[in-house]
Amino acid sequence: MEKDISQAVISRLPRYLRYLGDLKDQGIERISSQELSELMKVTASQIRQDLNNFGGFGQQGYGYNVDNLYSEIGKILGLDHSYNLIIIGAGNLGKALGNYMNFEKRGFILKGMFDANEALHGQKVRNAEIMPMDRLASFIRENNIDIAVLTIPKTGALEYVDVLVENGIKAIWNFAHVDLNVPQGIEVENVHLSDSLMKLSYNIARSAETKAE
Amino acid sequence: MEKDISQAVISRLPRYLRYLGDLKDQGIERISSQELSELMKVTASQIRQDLNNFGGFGQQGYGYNVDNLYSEIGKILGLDHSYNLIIIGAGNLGKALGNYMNFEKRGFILKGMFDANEALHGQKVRNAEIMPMDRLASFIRENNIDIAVLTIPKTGALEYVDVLVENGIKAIWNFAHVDLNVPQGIEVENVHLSDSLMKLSYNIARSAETKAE
DNA sequence: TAGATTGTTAATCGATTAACAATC
DNA sequence: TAGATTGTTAATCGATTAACAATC
Repeated sequence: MEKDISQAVISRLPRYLRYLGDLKDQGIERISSQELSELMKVTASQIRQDLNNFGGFGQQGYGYNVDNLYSEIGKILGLDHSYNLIIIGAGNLGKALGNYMNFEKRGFILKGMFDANEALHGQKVRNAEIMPMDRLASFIRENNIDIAVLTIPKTGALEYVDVLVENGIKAIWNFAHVDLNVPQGIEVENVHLSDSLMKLSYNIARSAETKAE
Repeated sequence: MEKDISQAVISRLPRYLRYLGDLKDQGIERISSQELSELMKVTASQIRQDLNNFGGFGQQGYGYNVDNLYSEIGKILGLDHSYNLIIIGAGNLGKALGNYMNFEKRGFILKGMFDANEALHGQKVRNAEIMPMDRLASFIRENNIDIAVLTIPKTGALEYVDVLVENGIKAIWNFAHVDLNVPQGIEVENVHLSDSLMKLSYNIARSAETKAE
């Protein structure tokens, strides 16, 4: 049994991937943990520790091969295969996410959208049709949907979680401002935008204080 | 000089606020750290430690007064006064955030939006007009803008950061997929949506592994 | 080979949890 | 007063950083 890797480490992987992608685009072939640490403003020690959770990707005296490390981290993050995705809630936020082509590039394929608002039914966001809520259950089963994105208000979110779980969804990307209760084995990633804004608000207030001292 | 409070603690405050708001709505007057801990699935010890960073809001033998604690946490988060805000980038995401009335309730007042796309100029998102980028600098100064929300691609984000800083913005809520370099004293809160999705992807892959074992 | 840099162990630091005296 | 629950100190746990032997 492998040891569990902490979510702190996982949270840093996408950032490594982003910097490595940039280096790749610049045609840079190799990088040492020291160089990367200066670029990313983290310690070289942390980079080496983080990577060694997954195996020895570097070479002593040389550093890391950018291409190789990029692809290894991609694999760790599960970006080497694709996921079918639906968006529940076709408001501005749902449409914004649906239109974001970069997700598709990473293997997150938008299969359909759902909304209670009849006026939206039949409209398309890229290749995905906006459908009524009563088609949700069968659509998930028939299209092997892996991920449901929740961009509806919290009452709606709570209403549909069970439907999602019962029909075999694997993960929920939750933008509703509520904590979801799901059975073990179903992954939930919360994006609580107002929490993030409040954090910013706190830091502004405190930064002002510090100046005043 | 007060000791610095860790961002880990700050990150939990909005969630406390949310639960206390719900309790308030249910008409509940008092709650103990024990009861709240069961509701929120954290330890009672953590709740008491977190709150005591800011002062003794409770009372021995009684617990915490819900109304009072709610308002105290709101104050800590700086929600007792208002911020002027602009959104740079009037695409789907910018519009979604602009239309989100709950931010206004919390004191984040949308004053204007900016976009390079001429077709959008003059359109309104609620009371805020979409303006061309060349009006950005003067608008910030004339309207005492505190927060800029960046919902534009990364090249644009990097292009306009200096303008924001030079004209006295206090904080940036950054949705662009890039790390911003700002002088000390300017707060940045990043919302890297694709990072969040990759984290979900990792957890799905790993959850599948665990099942297979 | 000599120099560079990793992989990994050990030391430190910080955050979380437990325990309990203070006190309402 | 007795019981309940906080505020706070002490203990534990985990994450980060430092150090260095291994090795390319």
